Amino acid sequence: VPRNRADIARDDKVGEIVAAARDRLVDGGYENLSVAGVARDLGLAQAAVYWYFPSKDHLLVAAVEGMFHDILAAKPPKRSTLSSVLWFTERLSEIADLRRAVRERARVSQVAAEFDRNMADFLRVMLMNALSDDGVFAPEDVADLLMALCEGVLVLPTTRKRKRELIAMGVERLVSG
Amino acid sequence: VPRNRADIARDDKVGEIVAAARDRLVDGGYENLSVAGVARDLGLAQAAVYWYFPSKDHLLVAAVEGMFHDILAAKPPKRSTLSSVLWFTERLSEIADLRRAVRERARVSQVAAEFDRNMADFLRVMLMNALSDDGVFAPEDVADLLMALCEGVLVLPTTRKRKRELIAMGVERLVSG
DNA sequence: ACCTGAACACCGTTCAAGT
DNA sequence: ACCTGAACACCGTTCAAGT
Repeated sequence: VPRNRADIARDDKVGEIVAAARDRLVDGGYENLSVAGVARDLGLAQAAVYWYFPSKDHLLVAAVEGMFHDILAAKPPKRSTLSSVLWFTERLSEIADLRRAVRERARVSQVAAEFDRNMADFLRVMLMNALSDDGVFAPEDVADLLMALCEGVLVLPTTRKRKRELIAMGVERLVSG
Repeated sequence: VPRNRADIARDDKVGEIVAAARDRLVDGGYENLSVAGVARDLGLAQAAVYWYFPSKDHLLVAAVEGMFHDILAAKPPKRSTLSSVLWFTERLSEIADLRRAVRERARVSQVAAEFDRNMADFLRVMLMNALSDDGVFAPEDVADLLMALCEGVLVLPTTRKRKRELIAMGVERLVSG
């Protein structure tokens, strides 16, 4: 929460940098994100970025965090349980590449590791809420199984149509009355 | 298949380079793999590696391919269907990090993308064979669902014990008579 | 407090030149 | 055929120095 003009100006600058980072992630993914590149885009010296972000990983996390919340801001059209899970999987697939990059960095980076866990926890809560909105009592077991189903299907080398089929079959078998 | 002495010598050299790359992957993962580092380990000039591998991605694929086959060479102890799937998931988790790295590179690299698909196809066949050895008739749907279950559970931020529980419940619900 | 310039220690890849 | 040396164009990070 910014208190004075200095803090507000700082947040603006942080916002600019994160926006530039997001632009680079949107076209080109993680391997297109570089501190040097972001600085270039903003007409800054390379070292200037480090005044606001202590490392490239901190910048990565900030950028992905923004995209993550934007993507999941919309509410599911809650009709059937199946449609909720399909919607959820669709959102998941939009950020799958960036989540993979974050997880890759999590092997080495503290911030990335923590953010990776936070994303997973958040997604789990989202899925459970979607289910309870559908009137489905979802114990933790079912929630975890559905979560695994969504994540796992995304990773398979198949068509989107086939993935939807698998989700449908999985939901039918995993969600008991 | 080597034909003459020159080809054999070449394969030996390729083997040395791949072995050095594997060593680096084993401790440190993908971010510890560098063409420069491998060359240093072998006392070669950096450019020498490029006589055998046209790019870092080709070297990565060769190294991971070796580890992949070594890990999956052992046969499952085939008792129950559940134990087969648990065994399969255990193997999967051993190469999960490297598969993630390969998939990350697949976004840009031709060889990495092709190898990533080959791994997935191979794993799918392995799982189906394990199931049929157990006397379980596994139609493609069940195989894909189990595959997704294994991959998805690996990605969840839980303990190994909990993962095994989820696999057990998933197998019970997904494998119908 | 914010930013620059320059350096450091790395990369992947290419290429002329050697044997 | 195989390898070296050197270059090119990049990195992430640090730090003294400026305002």
